[in-house]
Amino acid sequence: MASDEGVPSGVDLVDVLRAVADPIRLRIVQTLADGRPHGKCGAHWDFGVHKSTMTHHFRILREAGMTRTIVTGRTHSIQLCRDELDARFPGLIEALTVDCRARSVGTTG
Amino acid sequence: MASDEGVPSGVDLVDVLRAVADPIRLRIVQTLADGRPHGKCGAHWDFGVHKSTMTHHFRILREAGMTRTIVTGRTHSIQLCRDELDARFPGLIEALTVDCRARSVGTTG
DNA sequence: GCGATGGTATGACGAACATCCAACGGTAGG
DNA sequence: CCTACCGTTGGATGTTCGTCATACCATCGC
Repeated sequence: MASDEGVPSGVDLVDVLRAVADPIRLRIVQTLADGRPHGKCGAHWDFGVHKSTMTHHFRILREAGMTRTIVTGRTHSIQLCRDELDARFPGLIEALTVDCRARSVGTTG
Repeated sequence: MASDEGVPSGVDLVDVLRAVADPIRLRIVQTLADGRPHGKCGAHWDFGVHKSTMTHHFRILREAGMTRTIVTGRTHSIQLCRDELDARFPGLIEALTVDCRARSVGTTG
């Protein structure tokens, strides 16, 4: 491993794809797509799964190089690495979020 | 199985993501991204895996609603449903192929 | 220090997955 | 019809994945 060629590696497309290839994690990424940090205990994460399961999903996202965690006291916030992701895989996050964007448009008004 | 819907409405983003979240299948999709049909026994598919393994991967892609198979005599060709995919998930295929496109650009004059 | 809250680590378990191997079915050619 | 080729099907197997339950650590508030 660790084959840093001229390309800015560290994040593999397959790893990213595998990370978002899950209903819960895809939803997390879509929610995080605004680029702002979100608390891990937020009400958005009401997937009906166990607490440790969420930790697991957050870990997958993090290990895929998609998110970073900000620790503030005893609360953890998670943030999508939009800039890096957009730089490495242009249009990917947008393509992933266009699905939920389409839901917002049309339901309102 | 309701495989004769014809309409890509049954295609789920997570299914598509799960389909491409594999090195071999991602490569297949990238190769098929030109929209043209490719033979299943083509030289492109030299992944060093068993014949039946390729059949398996082709099946995953098809069941995800990403490809269709064209049978001509004893040879099968596979084709990416670009139009339907692009209509349903705008920018997704492009984002998936921008990776290999970047390799082509710059190496060739 | 004690209890409550927020999050992680570990272990277990069933389901899904990728892979191979062997056998089968359909088509082209002699 | 028989042989050769192309691709699929079914079974077997080892691995990865998603989930839960429990235990554990850190911080906040009293």
